[in-house]
Amino acid sequence: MGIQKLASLIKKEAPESISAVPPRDYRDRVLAIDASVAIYQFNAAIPTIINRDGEDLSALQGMFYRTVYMLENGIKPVFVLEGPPPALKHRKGNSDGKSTPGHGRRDDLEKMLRYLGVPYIQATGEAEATCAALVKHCLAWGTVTEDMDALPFGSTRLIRNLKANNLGNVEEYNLPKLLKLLKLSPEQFVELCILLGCDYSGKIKGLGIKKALELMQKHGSIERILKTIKKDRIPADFRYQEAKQLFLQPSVVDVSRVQLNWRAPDEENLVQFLSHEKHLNETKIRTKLAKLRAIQQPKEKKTPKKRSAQSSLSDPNNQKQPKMTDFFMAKKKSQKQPQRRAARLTKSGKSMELPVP
DNA sequence: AGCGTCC
DNA sequence: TCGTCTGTCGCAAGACGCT
DNA sequence: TGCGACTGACGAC
Repeated sequence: MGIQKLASLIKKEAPESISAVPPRDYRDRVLAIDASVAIYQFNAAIPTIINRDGEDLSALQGMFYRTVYMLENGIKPVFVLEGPPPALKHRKGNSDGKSTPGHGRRDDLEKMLRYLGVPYIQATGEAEATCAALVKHCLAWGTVTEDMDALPFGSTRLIRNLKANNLGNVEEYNLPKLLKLLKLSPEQFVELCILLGCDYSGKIKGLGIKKALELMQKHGSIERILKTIKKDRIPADFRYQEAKQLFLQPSVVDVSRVQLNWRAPDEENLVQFLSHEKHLNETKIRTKLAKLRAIQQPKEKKTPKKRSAQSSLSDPNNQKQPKMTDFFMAKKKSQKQPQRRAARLTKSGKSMELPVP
């Protein structure tokens, strides 16, 4: 869901903020993956794969191949798992009670990621918000998602269309560039997104892409725009201030406690889990892993232990880079409690981090 | 590149 | 009158590997 | 299932 109209607005009004990037350009970069959107994508993709135990393997299989594809390209993915949504969120259909889709799958995904040597983070709220926080704090280069919400959450880069099968380029949305082209402040941009229609608030009918942008550029805030609009056009559930807060100060993981580590895949456990337990074809899994190993082997002699970030030099593609100032900052100092927990988890597989309220 | 299969 | 919003319809959607 | 393209409807100027 998210803000559907935002993508078309950008394509029409500020296409220069989108660039086509070959996946290889993300080599050695950390990308934050919104796991829930990806899982949903795989579940929605029709050919449902059912194993002999009646389990739907579409998402697990899809995530496996896509993740390996990223690793083959030298990308360092970190998966962000969705937390509980804000109370204000309008969801359609989904009443409380039963199926939290992907709940049983979540354990499977976590297990696979651990064996793959890929870190993941349990978000405290919307996954997009935590992805954006990682990017803002330079723990990740960009957010990989189809959900445009990552932009109003403040992810400086949003990467769409990153798929294993895709031989073409991905779409990279650059937030600073976008703001400049639209002539909006970050706050105004969030308000624009609310006008376009988000999950947290009702919407004023009759305001679409063109009008919303024009009004925001002219008046500078929703508050002032509302004065120019007849009251009967404003719906009762137009709670733009609350929505704004949810975008500007969302519940996110404490990034200073995040430690990201990547390790070589544990092939035997992967085969045990994916093939013997979940009944995915063993030959295919092994072939894929062997290919990945062949790619990784000659390159990296040692997996870098800490030091998650990126070398941001070079690259004529993105000459425009917001400040890389606060760079290492965050980590290094989290040595207390997370350490113990991280160590424990690392033993069995991968690193991760868990917040405490 | 197109198309059938994945379980 | 023109431009923009909104509703409806149709299709393709994920990835692999063999041909 | 949801999205993009096409169309009709509606409001702004």
